[in-house]
Amino acid sequence: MPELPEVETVRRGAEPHLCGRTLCKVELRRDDLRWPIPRKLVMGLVNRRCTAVERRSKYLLLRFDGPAAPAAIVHLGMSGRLFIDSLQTHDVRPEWRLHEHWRMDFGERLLRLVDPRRFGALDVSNSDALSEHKLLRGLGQEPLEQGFSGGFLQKISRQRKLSVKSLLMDGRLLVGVGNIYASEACFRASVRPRRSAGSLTFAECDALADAVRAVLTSAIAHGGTSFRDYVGVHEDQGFFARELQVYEREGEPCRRCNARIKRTTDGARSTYWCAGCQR
DNA sequence: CAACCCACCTGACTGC
DNA sequence: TGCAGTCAGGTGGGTT
Repeated sequence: MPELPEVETVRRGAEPHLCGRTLCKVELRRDDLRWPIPRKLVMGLVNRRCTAVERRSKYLLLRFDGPAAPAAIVHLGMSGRLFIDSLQTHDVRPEWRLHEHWRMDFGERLLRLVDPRRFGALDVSNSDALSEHKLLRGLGQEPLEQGFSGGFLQKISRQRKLSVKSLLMDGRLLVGVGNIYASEACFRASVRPRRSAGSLTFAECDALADAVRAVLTSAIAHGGTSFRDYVGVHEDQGFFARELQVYEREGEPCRRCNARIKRTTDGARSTYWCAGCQR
């Protein structure tokens, strides 16, 4: 799935198409993705104008005007993709794709969700309850906003025995960093991903914060990482895959020290790192 | 609490 | 060609 850079890429792609347009029809082909979809609340968005497309962590928030200013909360899970078709209001709508689960019709734009594995989510919340929504409440620091720094990482890592990679991926502490970018950030900071978080020096925390910011910023600038099934809203590819230093490069030479990249697994998830230049 | 581990689901790929 | 096994970008919930 999309990690922060992919979701942000989708957000930037969707915003100019949806903002200011009125939702004229919603179709749900099933009543649940990872969780039940509140059909009546979703239908309640019809005839309202989209006022903003925002992102919090890996969630997209489609804001609407009108009473209580509701927002659709969209998560893409592991395999979710959003597409936007441009068409005329009177045009016949396209056939449903395989694994297309819902679409929001904005007249001249059609927003479609395709998610084969159905780990994604769709919910609706009023704006004054949004920050306390079950899925959003308790989310950690945004890595590209004020407050993220070496000092922050230092603070959350003290006395912690979990691995540095697990720390970076714990959404209650820090959001947006998933399995790809956690490995990539550790590589950039020259820190072994399996080190205990509590063992990080202040200098390493600083380097790691810089690395997280840099890798996410660069990935956004490249339109995200797409290999396998992720693409942006217009099926345009992201080009960060070729910038990856360790992810899915097991056995290949490190671009910094030429040692072979290693892969280890924690649970069912792979971690990639270089024993030659990460300490 | 903290730190694991698993399930949820489909599809792509590998090796026999 | 077919089939079984493995793995994939997330994350809430259960167990230790």
